[in-house]
Amino acid sequence: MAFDRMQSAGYLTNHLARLFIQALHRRIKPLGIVPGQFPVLLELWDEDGLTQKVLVDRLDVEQATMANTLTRMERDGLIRRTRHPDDRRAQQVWLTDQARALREPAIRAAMDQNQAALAGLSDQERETFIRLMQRVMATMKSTPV
Amino acid sequence: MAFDRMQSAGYLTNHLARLFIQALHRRIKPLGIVPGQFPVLLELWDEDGLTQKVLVDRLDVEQATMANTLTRMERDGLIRRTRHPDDRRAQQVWLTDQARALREPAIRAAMDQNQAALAGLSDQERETFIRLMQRVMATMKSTPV
DNA sequence: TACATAAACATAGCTGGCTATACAACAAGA
DNA sequence: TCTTGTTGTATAGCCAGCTATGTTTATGTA
Repeated sequence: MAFDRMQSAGYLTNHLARLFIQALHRRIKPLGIVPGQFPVLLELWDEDGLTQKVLVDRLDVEQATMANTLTRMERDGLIRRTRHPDDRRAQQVWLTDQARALREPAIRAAMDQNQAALAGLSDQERETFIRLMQRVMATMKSTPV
Repeated sequence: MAFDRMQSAGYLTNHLARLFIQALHRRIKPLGIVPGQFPVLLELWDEDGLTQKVLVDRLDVEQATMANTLTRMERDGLIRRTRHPDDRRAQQVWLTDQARALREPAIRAAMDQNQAALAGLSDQERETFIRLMQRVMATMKSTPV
């Protein structure tokens, strides 16, 4: 039974993800942020004061992962956390001025990285690539196991 | 400046990789192996007794990552390590009988998972998807920074 | 109202990436 | 031969994902 890594969607996806993360890491390091914080920042730049629960739901990571990421972001001065006024179990997450100021350069870095990665593809191919990934993702999320 | 995660190649790739790893993890857990061990096993099933250095070169992970993975694999009874006869710095990595026996079911699990993930695509689309990933990977590896 | 269940978050401990650094063995020259 | 640089591994420490479990607060029902 033959199995060629380079023909395996799973292997290629994983390898690609590592390359993306490394490249993004280099680009945003000067801003004082790391790749795992990026999706959280994107959500909060769009709508500040979300709860941890909402972030977990929107970003599709486990609650424990989010809790740890938020702890590091607070340590790094990117967010503050306050008790939710209507539910003392919950917390609201607020960006600091420092984090708000990073929006433009951080998004530019991510866009530049996407651009660089897809530089070898035509516009048509880029769109195909994105759509295929979206469809595979939908399949994997909908499949029960 | 708008940035839509679901249109970002980097975000989609990372998210897809997580879904693949989780799904593969569930499938191979009964075999007593975990996703990070899979590429190492693939190489050794094909050619036993490789050195750590060769594994690092072929699988494109950092040496420290490989060293830790091999330590866990030895702990789990999947490999043994011996000193290389011609170079006492180097080590050769050998599969145990247990690991050799996992070849068929493990490869079947990975193939089944790829199949399931791509179930929503036509044959043509699957091939396109794989080729596009290979090309993006080549671009990212060749780019100096 | 009391109690059981559910929900929001934190924490412990694991895998698997990474960088940086240390160390021992090898190789090549002076 | 000695010295110096290189190579192969190991280790420390970080980030970011995961499962499992604990704790506190809400909620719903007998």
